[in-house]
Amino acid sequence: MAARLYKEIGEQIKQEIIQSGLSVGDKLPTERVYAELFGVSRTLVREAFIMLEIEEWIEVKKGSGSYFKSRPLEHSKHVSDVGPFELLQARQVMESAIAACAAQTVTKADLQKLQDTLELEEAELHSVEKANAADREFHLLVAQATQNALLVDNVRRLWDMRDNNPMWQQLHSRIPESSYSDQWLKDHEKVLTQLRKRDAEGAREAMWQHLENVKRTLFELSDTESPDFDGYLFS
Amino acid sequence: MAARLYKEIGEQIKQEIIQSGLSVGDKLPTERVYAELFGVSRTLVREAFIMLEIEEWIEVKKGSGSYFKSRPLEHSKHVSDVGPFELLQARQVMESAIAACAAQTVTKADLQKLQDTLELEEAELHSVEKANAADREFHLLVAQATQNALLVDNVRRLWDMRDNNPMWQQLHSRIPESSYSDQWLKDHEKVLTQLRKRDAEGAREAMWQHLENVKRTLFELSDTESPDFDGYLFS
DNA sequence: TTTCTAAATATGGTATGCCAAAAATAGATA
DNA sequence: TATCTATTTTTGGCATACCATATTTAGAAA
Repeated sequence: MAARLYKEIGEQIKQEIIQSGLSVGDKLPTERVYAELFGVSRTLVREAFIMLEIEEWIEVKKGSGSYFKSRPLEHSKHVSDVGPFELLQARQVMESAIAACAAQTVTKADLQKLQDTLELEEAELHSVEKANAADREFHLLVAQATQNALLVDNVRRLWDMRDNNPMWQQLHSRIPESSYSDQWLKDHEKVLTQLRKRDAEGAREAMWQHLENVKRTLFELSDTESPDFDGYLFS
Repeated sequence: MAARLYKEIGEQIKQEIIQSGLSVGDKLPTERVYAELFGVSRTLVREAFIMLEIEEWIEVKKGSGSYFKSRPLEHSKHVSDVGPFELLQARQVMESAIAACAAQTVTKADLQKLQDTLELEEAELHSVEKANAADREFHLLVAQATQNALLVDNVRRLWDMRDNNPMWQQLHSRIPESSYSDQWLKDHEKVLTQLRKRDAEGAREAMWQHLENVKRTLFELSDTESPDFDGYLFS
C-alpha cells in the first residue's frame, strides 16, 4: 500500500523524538543513522526530515546536524470539514465582538480606508470577484482597527476557509444575481456609522445583524434551490 | 546565503502556479521539466514538491504526475511573535463573545463537566502543571458548549500559543505563589453561574472581567518584577 | 469501426556517490 | 599549560542512475 514512504518514516521519527524524551534544542540522530535504522536510503530519511522541517518539528543545519525545534501546534480543523452555516456562526460571534472592540480603537485613517473600501464595493457590484474581494477587505479592515494581530489573523483564517470551501463557492456564485448585495452594502454602511460614533455596542449589534442577514440569505438559497445541502449546513 | 535551496525552488514553483493561472485539479509540469527550467537536479525539485505537498498546494501521484490541490491558507502568525498582552486581549474579545454564545446553547452535560473541572481546579491548586491544565480545560469546555467546532478551534489555538510562548512561561511560573489563583477560581465560578442561568450578557461580562483580572495580574507581575518586558507587552 | 490487449513511454520512487560546510581533533607554538 | 592552527572527520547538500507504476499508444481481433 505504502504510497508516500517518506511520510511513514517521518511519522516514525516523530514517535522516536517523543519516546526518546528529546528536549527542545537537542540534536537528533543523523540522517545516516536513521537510514540504517529503518533500512532505507538516506534520500528517504532526508525527505522525511524536510517534512519535519516544514512542519516545524526540527531545524536542519548543514555540516552540523538536525535539532529538535518544537512540538508544533495541533493541526486545525480542515477547511472542507466545516459547513457554511457553522462557519458563518463562528464569524458572527467573533466579528461582532471584534467590531465592538474596534469601535474603541479605530483611527481616522482606519475610517478613511473603510470608507474607500465601501465605495469600491459599490462600484464593483457587477463583478462577482471584485465585489467579494472588497467585501473581504472591509471585514479585515474592521479587525485591523483593533490593532491586535491575533484578531486580524483569526478573521483572515475564517475568510480563507470560506473562500476555499467548495460548498460556499457553489452557493456564493448565485448571490450577486439577487438583490442581497444591496442589503449587504447597507449593512456595511451601518457598521461604519457605528464605528464613526465609537459606539461599541452599536458596532457589535450592526455586525451581528449583518451576519444574521448573510445567514438568512444563505439559508434561503440552500433551502429553495439546493435541498441536497440538508444536514450539512448544520454539521 | 541560500541555505535550503529546495525552499527557494518551492517558492518559485508556487509563483509559477499562480501566474500560469492553474486551476484546482490541473496537472503540473513534471519534476523533470522544472529541473531543466531551474537548471537543478530533479532531486531538488522533488524536495520542493514534498514541501508543496506538506503545505497542501499539490497532490503527487506516482506514475501519473502532480496536481494542483488548493491554494492553502496563509500561515498564521508565529507563536513567539506575539506578546502576552496582545494574546490576552484577543482572548478577552473572543472568549467573552463565546461565553455569551455558549450561554444560549449549553447543555446539562456541559454544565456538569464544567462543575467537575472547577472542582478539579480547586483540588489541584498546589500543582502548577495540573492547575494550568484544568484552567485550560475549563475555557475549552465553555467553547465546546457553543457546539461550534471553529470556535473551539480558535480558543485552542490561542491557548496553544500561550503554552508555547516562552515569555508567558516565565511569567506564569510565578503566579501560583500568589493569591491570584483564588481570584481566578471565583471568576470561573461566576462564569459557570451565568451559564447555568443561560444569561448571555451575564456570561459575557463574567468572562470579560475574568480576563481583565488576568491581564491586571500579568501586568503587575511584569511591572514589579520584570521591567525588561517593557514595550514587549504592548507589541 | 470498435474493443481488447500488450508493448512502449512517461512519471514519480529509491538508491548510491561525491561535494561542501561545519565541527572535532591533533599538533605546533607561546 | 594554554591556545592557536592545520587537518581530519562528521554531517548535510546536491546530482546521477536505475526501479516501479501508471498512462498512453499500437496493433490485433471481433
